[in-house]
Amino acid sequence: MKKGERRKRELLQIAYGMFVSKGYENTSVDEIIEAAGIAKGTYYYYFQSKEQMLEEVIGMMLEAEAEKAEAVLRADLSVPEKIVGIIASIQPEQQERTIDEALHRPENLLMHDKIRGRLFDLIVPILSRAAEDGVREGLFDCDHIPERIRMILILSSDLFDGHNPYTPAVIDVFIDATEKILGARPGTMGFIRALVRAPQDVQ
Amino acid sequence: MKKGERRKRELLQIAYGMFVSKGYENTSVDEIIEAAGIAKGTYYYYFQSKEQMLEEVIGMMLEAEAEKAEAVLRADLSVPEKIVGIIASIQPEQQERTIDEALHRPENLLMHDKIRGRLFDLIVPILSRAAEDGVREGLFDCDHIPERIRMILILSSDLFDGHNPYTPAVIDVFIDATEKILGARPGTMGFIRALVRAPQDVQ
DNA sequence: CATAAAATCGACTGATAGTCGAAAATAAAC
DNA sequence: GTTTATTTTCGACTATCAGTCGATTTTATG
Repeated sequence: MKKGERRKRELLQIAYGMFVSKGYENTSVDEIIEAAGIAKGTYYYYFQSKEQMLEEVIGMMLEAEAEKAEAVLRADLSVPEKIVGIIASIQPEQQERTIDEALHRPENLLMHDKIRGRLFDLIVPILSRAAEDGVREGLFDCDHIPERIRMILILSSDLFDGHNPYTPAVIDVFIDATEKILGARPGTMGFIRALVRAPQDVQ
Repeated sequence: MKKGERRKRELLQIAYGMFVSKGYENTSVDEIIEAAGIAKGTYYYYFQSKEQMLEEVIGMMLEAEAEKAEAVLRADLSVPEKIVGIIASIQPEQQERTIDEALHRPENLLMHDKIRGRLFDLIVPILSRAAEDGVREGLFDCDHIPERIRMILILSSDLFDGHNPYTPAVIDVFIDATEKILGARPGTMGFIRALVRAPQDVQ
């Protein structure tokens, strides 16, 4: 009963590494089982399909990030600090940067899309709670917080996606849009600049 | 010299129909060549790969829509009418509704993404010119028009995508966001409601 | 020890995109 | 009109892949 769980986790870990380094579409089941040293049948004893395995790999990836984000929400920080912290917590770490690159390769569209959707469902409620604090404090002035947060995430994921390089004008307009969507005073969301510029400076 | 072009067009037409009705990923090269009555080698004489053929099919699809949109831009209409018209011109027609459905199926992510990208590059400049008229008329008040137009398109394509049903609140917030992104007076963009609701009523 | 359940094996299937060298059709040159 | 080049067509073949299945081994249970 326990051995199965361990084996499954081991397979997920191996697949995770391979998906990240070679891409999901470019990693064959045959390669996974070879790396794991198991037979085809064993693989399909644990996973119904390659795609179902991908779902589990993604779930594993997001679990940790969700916890980090919740911790930031509970911490004793100002609203802007919380927002920065939550977004930073879902940003790929240095060591995980290859994931990010991998995700933006065209052959990983499916994986990218799945992660994006699930990350949004995970992060929208958390960010919304931070934004609600902001409304109470008079920092923001708007209704329908989750819908607005979601829009901001949609924009940022598309604009700062890595595959289309963004100009300073795009950042300016994005900050302006963010402030207006949330009903914040001009300049309030300037801290976004730090979040957005950093990743590009690295490479 | 001419015969080749005709054959290629014929193949693109056949593939277009099959991609639309069955989806790109679910249409095999074998099926295409069977429908066309040609051999494998002939297919690869005209196309380097299946994906390269997809690019050409998409190009064919978008050509017509670009012309329609440009015609609307040149027409003698008010700025809001032009915007509605341009967006309507890139909306799938009744007969082409299956394309739209096909595109939103998960197995067609690649095709969806490719079309989206190329449609944006096509439509952003056209819509921007209409929006610039709007600025001149005092309807809108903002800089960096193309960037702002692009953001609005990003939002709409994600929100009203078919696969996640949108609530009235989403529409309200989207309209609000659109007005604020363009610096328009409240109510100015209410006409969006007609564009957004219509497609859903159909089904 | 015997029996049931969980885990592993690997040969096999069916489908796929893409290759290749030969053959046929067409055009150009003489 | 015949020969030579070029374009077009052919289809058998390869390689790769996800997924199946019945047999076999390992582990737990009574």
